[in-house]
Amino acid sequence: MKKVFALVDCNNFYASCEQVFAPRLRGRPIVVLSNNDGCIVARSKQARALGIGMGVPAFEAEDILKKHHVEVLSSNYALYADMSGRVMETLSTLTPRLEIYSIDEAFLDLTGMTEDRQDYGHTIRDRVRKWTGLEVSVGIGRSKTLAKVANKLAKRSDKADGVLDLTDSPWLDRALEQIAVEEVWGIGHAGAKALQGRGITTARALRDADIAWIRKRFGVNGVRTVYELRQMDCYPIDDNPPAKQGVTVSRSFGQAVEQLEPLCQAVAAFVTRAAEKLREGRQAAQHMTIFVMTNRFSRVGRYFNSETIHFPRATGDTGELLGRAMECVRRLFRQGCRFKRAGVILQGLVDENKVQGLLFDPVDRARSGRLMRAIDGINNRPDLSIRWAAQGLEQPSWQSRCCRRSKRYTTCWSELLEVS
DNA sequence: TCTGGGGTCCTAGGACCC
DNA sequence: TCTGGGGTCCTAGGACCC
Repeated sequence: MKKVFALVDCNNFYASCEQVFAPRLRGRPIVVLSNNDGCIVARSKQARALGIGMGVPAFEAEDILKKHHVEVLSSNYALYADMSGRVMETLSTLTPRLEIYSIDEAFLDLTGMTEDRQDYGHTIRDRVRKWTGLEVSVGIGRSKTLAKVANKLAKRSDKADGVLDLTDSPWLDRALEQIAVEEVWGIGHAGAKALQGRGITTARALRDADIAWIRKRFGVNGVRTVYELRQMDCYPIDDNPPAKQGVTVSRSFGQAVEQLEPLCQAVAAFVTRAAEKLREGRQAAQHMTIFVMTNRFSRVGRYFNSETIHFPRATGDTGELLGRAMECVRRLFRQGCRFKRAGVILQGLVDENKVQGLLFDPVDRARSGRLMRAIDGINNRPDLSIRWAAQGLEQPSWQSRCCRRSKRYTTCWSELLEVS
């Protein structure tokens, strides 16, 4: 049977989450900044209309933000993650096969559906709006790539009213002509340049491109993208995502760090968080990479270094990871460097119940497992938390900037929305 | 002065094996 | 002077996604 895919995507997701809980922000130009208040990562419709770019450093946009009294917010991932969960839960009531593709997007398998697809798209929109307060757009097509195309056009056209079905549509050629080649899912900056050099500037031209040349220049993924534009689905719905291959935690510092002590504390905080994420996925890691770096945009005094530890037995024990991580930081530290960022990468992840044991293991693994469960249990309670001494006790000097963050309305009892 | 963070997959090349 | 063929595994780097 020929497949049908829908892509449901939240409009201006981070900005919209903020507007749901702050009515005074609705209808206004607002932007949300990345971690450390660095770049603009989300814009409301009104901010977009002012010509404020995506991914632009906040300091570069300062003039335009001030001039138009744009509301500027730090990112609030606790809020966005919770709102994302609500959207996905809502969608799961509308389809048996749902692939959560990103924080604000999901693919739905509509193959074999007898209902009118356009109507169904509106049902999705109405229910998500009613249950979460968020607006979504729905694009429908014979492949994921075409569902993406349809979704883009659904957002762009007022007439579509947020839903566009390109399945067997007589307008498909016209639709593909309206999508620039760099907007096609899977075509990045480098690929777009090469295609444009060959005169391929629209999705339609890409669909009709010579497949042998595509194979040579872009490999198998390029071929898949072209086939998908030709209505042959190459990427199935994956509603049972495979286990993670790696866990990364890294942050830019609010202020440069020049001493060993705060650098150790920062890395300790990142390792602690990474280990928590690891255990949330019931996994253990075989390798750990610690990296430290100075400002990557600075011309002078640049330094990047990293070190990788291989564990003889995969571990998810925060204490064990921390001990080795602190040794790394001491070796990586350089006097006189202004560190701006550091992080940890855990790789070689395995199911925590299928870890290859050691014949002579110096660590009591059962005891370590009980300790981690106890710590995680305590930290999952809203009123309690315990931390590792390596993270330090004082307010950290390296903490990322986020002075304009809204409240965690949906995940923190002390920050509930107040109505007067 | 100020410039995010977390992922996945593919490919080429080297090391090593018989 | 001549110097095979086929395979696996690992890693680094690039490209892409949101």
